[in-house]
Amino acid sequence: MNKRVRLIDVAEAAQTSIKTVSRVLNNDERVSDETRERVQKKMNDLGYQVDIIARSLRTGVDRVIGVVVPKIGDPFFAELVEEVEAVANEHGIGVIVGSTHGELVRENELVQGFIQRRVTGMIIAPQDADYSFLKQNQMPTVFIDRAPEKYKADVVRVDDEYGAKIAVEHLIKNGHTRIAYFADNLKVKPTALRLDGYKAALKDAGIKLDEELQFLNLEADMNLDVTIEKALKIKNPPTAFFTSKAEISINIVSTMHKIKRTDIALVSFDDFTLAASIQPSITVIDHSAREIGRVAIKKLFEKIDGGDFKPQEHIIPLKVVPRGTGEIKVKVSA
Amino acid sequence: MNKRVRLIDVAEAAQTSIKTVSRVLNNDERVSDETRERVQKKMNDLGYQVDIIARSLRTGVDRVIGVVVPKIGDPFFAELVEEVEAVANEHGIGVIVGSTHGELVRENELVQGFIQRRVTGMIIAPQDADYSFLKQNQMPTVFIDRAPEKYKADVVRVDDEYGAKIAVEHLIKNGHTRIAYFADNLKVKPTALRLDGYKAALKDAGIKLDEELQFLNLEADMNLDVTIEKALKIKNPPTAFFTSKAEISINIVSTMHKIKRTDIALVSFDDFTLAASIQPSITVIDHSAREIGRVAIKKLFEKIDGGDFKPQEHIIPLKVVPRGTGEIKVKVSA
DNA sequence: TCCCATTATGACAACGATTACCTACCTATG
DNA sequence: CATAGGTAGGTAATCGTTGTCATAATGGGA
Repeated sequence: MNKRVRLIDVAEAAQTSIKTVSRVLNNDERVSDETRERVQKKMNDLGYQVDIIARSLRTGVDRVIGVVVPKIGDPFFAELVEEVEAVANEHGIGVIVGSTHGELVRENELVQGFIQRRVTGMIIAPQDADYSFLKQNQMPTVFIDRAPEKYKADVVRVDDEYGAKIAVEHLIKNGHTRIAYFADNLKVKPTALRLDGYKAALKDAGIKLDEELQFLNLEADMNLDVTIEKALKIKNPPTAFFTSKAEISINIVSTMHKIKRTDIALVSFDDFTLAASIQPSITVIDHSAREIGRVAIKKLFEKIDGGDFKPQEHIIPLKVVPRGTGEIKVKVSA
Repeated sequence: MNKRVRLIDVAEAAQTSIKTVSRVLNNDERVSDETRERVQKKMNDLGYQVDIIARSLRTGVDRVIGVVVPKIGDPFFAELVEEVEAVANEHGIGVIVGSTHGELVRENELVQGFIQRRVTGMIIAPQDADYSFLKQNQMPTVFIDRAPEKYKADVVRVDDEYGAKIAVEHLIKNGHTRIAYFADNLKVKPTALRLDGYKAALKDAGIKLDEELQFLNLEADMNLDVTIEKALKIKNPPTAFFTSKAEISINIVSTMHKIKRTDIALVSFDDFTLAASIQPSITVIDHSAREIGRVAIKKLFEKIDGGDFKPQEHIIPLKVVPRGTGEIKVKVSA
């Protein structure tokens, strides 16, 4: 294929040195207007393009930030990445993404790979708690969603326990006392915290905890028909559902519509497309991916060009977005 | 910060040459087991990690593929990227993404940036038609969604016209003759093709085209209340809607639920979450992001390691996924 | 015994940019 | 007139790895 045009090629053409061309490229003052113009013309003529890799090697950093998420196809993380990318772009920095799919090995590989690449910084939604392999201050890093253990770092997250608590309180306020909780994998810290919030709300209201109402460790893509059927068949059945995340909520909405049980109140931890539009519409705890992304990338840039700050935790405030399913046993017709 | 461990550091520790260490690193046969073991031990002890940038400079390629999409936050592209990433990952290759947000300048910057970075390959969903700036065969590239003009390249896309045609035919088969079309920006090629398909289906069925039923160049995030109201108020109102893409469909579903008009049939070009679950559920033309992604990355790797094939067009087959709203004026209760 | 082939290893250049340092040259000032 | 200081530009080292080519040691066959 066509050979690359290098600085030296431009230098020869412009009858000057490689260094002067480099100066022009980097907008160094120390070049006379005349020379600058001549060099620039030649650059255009030859179609010169910097070699980013060579530059990165010399300068010691690759102008890219590495983002690690469980699943880029998940709209939550996709939006988060979009926000990160938008801000990074303003700084002339690219974004390289990797999905762990919940595999710890993969997560480690990704992070190691970013280090090997000398990325400018990292944003990580960790599954794995143990980040002790990362040397403190080795690389500007911001964690999202949950903090790693054994490593001091900036974290941007929502207050999961509080969010779950106000969600359940919302239901209690609307007269519900039999509230079932549908959660994904409890090994994931935020999910565990949400369960705590659920319990706390019930306890505060003096409602006795009923293990029969807790459906834990569900898979997001699992068929919940049987689970839900079971839930609705217990002696004193629930009048409201609380779900730990969007995928589960969607799954449940789907099933409920199928079995024509739209009389159950539902509050979802995440918001999701159409949650507001469907009948009955779903009350959610607003959990903005974009805001988390925005704060995370902002913090990351502070670390990158501001030097080292001491690690902080940033809690994104949560609130209930009430939407019609708060009230008890309202039969809504579509 | 801590100095990086280099090949030469390992070489010194293992009392051998830098080249031998490099051989061990790259699993070169030409190293005695004894030496290999000694070197490997030192690598571990010192915590050696390759410098990917230096390697890329030397080898001439960065083991990363560049993906350009209009909007990574769009679930369609997010899923596509997830699929691409999964396959790339198997090859030990990373994914760097950029969103154009419909800006041609940004699109060009992204592509140029990837070239400057010597990426292994590119997957591009182009907005801009003119890719003449790319030298033929300069870089393994696969286009998705639409072909660029002035550049011969592999393209993976769906047959937009055909998809729209079968969508409308589905409605016609179910007795509809007044079918409104809601479309996004017609300057985008696929959208224009879908309009062609809509027209073709009506023509084939001998139904006269009515401009009053065409609502074109809508913005995805626009409030469609007024538009829909207008649509339903014309003298001979539509009994069915056909939409050009998921965002618009979602928007419409939202409005229809709000105004309690669930008697209108709706067929959507894209599938979307909950399309199957809501009442009435929405018939869609299946347009799998994942499949497009999978085919695109597969083709890309064929180009990368297979050498140069002549550019081909890959059309992903489309089909109607019928879901309850085909029949005319069925009032569905939730 | 000698020579060629094979194996294990090493020295050195190259990839394309930036950085540290050096050299002219010109001007201003005592 | 001599010297200091500023300006424009150049030379060579460097970043960490891999490719080319050379070399030493070993073994087998003639």
